[in-house]
Amino acid sequence: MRIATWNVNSVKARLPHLRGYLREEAPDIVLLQETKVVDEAFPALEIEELGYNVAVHGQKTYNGVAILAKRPIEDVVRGLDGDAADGQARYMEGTVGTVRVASIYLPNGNPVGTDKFAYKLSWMARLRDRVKELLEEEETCVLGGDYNACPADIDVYDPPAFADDALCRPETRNLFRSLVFLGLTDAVRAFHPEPGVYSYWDYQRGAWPKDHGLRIDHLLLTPPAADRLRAADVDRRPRGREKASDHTPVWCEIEE
DNA sequence: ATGGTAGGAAGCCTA
Repeated sequence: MRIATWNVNSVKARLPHLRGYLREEAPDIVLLQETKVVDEAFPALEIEELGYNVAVHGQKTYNGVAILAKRPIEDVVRGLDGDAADGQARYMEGTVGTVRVASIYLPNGNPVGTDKFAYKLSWMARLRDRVKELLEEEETCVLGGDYNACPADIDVYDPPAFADDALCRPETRNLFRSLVFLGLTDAVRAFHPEPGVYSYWDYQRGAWPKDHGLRIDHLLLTPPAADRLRAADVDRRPRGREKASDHTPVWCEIEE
């Protein structure tokens, strides 16, 4: 089965592109981020008519995640434990067949030195706590999303320019590494160790035509899922279209 | 050249 993750930067603005992607690529599961819509206003019918089930966790204006799947989505959990006061819609889980998936929109954290950066780091620690539980349960789990973290300099078109950015700071990379070192496999990295495998290009300064990208969208797999991993890659095509999201889909193939 | 663009909201914030 193929599982994709895509930060669509508004599901309403991207609905024609999203529908085209579902029709042409037809992944079994799609994890969405930055849907930017309350649950009641999510365009569920337009997606269901293409043969997908829909589970959503949204809010007004900002954030918002969703899971789309051809098969039923069961045992949906919304939100991340560890901070009862956190009202931002950035995390959800669901089970599709034998695979538990999570759709993750990790805080950006810029500018560094503000409460936004502190929120990012504490959010990453909460995610790590949740991943520990999933590993202890020996779940076949695919954690996909916009991690707002470049794991290494090879994931950045201009490392010196991003040295002090929240996406590349040592604190961010240390927490990302501590997450992966629990025993997760970075699916795209496993198949593409080379530099320049980007998933995001800024709207500004002609970043896309100049290939000034970052790799910040990831699929992290628990060992039972990694055992079944057969392929993974970035699909650059959607980023090149008119009215594109600034992110492009990342996918992996898991043996049934 | 401390800029630039996109989206949603509402006359700015987030990215």
